[in-house]
Amino acid sequence: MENHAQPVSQVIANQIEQMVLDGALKPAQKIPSERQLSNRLGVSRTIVREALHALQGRGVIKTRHGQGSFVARIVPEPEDESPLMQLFFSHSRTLFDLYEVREQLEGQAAYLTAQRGTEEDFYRITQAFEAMERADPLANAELDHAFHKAIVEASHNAVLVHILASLKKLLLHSVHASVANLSHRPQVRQQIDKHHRQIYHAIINRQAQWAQKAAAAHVRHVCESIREIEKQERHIIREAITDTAAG
Amino acid sequence: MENHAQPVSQVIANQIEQMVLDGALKPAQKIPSERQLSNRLGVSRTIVREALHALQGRGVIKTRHGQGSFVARIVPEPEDESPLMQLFFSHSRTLFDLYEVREQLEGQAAYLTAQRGTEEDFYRITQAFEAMERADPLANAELDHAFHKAIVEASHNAVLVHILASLKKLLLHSVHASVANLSHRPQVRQQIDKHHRQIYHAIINRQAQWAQKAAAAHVRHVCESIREIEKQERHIIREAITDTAAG
DNA sequence: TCCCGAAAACTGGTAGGACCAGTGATCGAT
DNA sequence: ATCGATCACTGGTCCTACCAGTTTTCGGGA
Repeated sequence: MENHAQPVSQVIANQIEQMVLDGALKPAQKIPSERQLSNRLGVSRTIVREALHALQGRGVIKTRHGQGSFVARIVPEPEDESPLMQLFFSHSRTLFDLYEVREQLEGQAAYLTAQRGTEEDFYRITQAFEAMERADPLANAELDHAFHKAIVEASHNAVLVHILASLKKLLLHSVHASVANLSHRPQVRQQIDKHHRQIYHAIINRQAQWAQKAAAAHVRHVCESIREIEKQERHIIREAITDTAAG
Repeated sequence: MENHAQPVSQVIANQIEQMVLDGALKPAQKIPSERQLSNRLGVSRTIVREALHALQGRGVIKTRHGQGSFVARIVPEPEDESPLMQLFFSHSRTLFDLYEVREQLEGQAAYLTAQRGTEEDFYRITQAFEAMERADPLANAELDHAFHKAIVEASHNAVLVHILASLKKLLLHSVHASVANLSHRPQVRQQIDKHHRQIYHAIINRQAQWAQKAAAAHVRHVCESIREIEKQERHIIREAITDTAAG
């Protein structure tokens, strides 16, 4: 006995929206193509498209021609090289502000994960962690991201997941934060690895307080390292200029 | 030379929404049928339907099978905040996730303010605090708002200010009723006032850790009070229903 | 004449096929 | 190994047909 009280397209839209709210669909994640959904759900592509348009109207998803549909970000799309972004990051001050906020939220994510993470969550985190440990030498930034992402997503707080995803995207867009630079400095890299191990073990041992502190300390350390590097660069530039002036 | 930068369905949706905002289409007014629009606009009915679904998602129109589509929204609504954020606020399940994040951020704001607040900042905070204390009886939500705002802005972290401003703005719109209710419960109100005093004194004495804990505890308390009220309301409703059934 | 009920003429909802238009990966030639 | 064309994806648009509600119409019976 199918209740045709509301159209199928609305049912589908609500279902998908619920999945986003529950965190089953992560921010910026690609959702199946219209034709795939059409097949799996046993409805026409027309209906799927109408559902997706409704979600688009609600701001839940973002559709790009030729690419697919993606879960929307909680902060409005940065718009490539928008003047706002330029302004935002022209002052490295706001970059550090971002890091300050991130420090707090990463800490909380670690705390919550240590508290409520399931065995499945821990399995995923362990995999990410071990992959990172194995590939240590070149220190792929991807793996670093994956590790933190696994932790955040295990916090079971959809809002936290969305906000941190947005923050990270903002940080990536910033020209300053070339994390690549960090990895090339041995002592910094070593400290980062140590932090990662601390965070990991605190979480799987469900030591929430510890996990929080370790995660916060980690972000703070990264931020301060960047600050340090910037200072050094400024110094080098100044020296170069004075050299030129002297010569 | 039509730029196909954005899909036709979106163009149509925006056009119709604009007409509603301009007042060309009045609330509850019936808009032309899909087939009529299809003919007049020179596009397929499919496209018209997709546009209408988008508008439906935005809450601009309401469609009834066999009757047509009607303008729904009376309030133009600026829509300046992240739509996804609004969604998180509208579902009570994720509302608590939101509070969890806010707890952390308010805590950090208090911490930073206690640490780096200037005398001017403290003056503003003091004014807000004393105004709130004086006007205690009716417990105006505005003053509460102003007090927290003063603290956050004194944190000297632009990102934090921005995020918390967005959160609070949405909070005012969503659980406005609940907040009003909170003030009317003596013991809750008393606890809130106590928290405010703790936060205030910790900040002006530059006890950052304390300020952080007090602010976080404050938000957590508010959140749990709302949770409690919701539970009570559910209980009342259930009783009413069983009463009806019994009668 | 008036009233009722069936039919017709609307309304939106669903289906499936065909094709266009971007995007990205694949693979072949250089 | 590099570059470029091709191909297999993605969403965007159109069409045609049909189903399912709602309203109007209109004809036959009282």
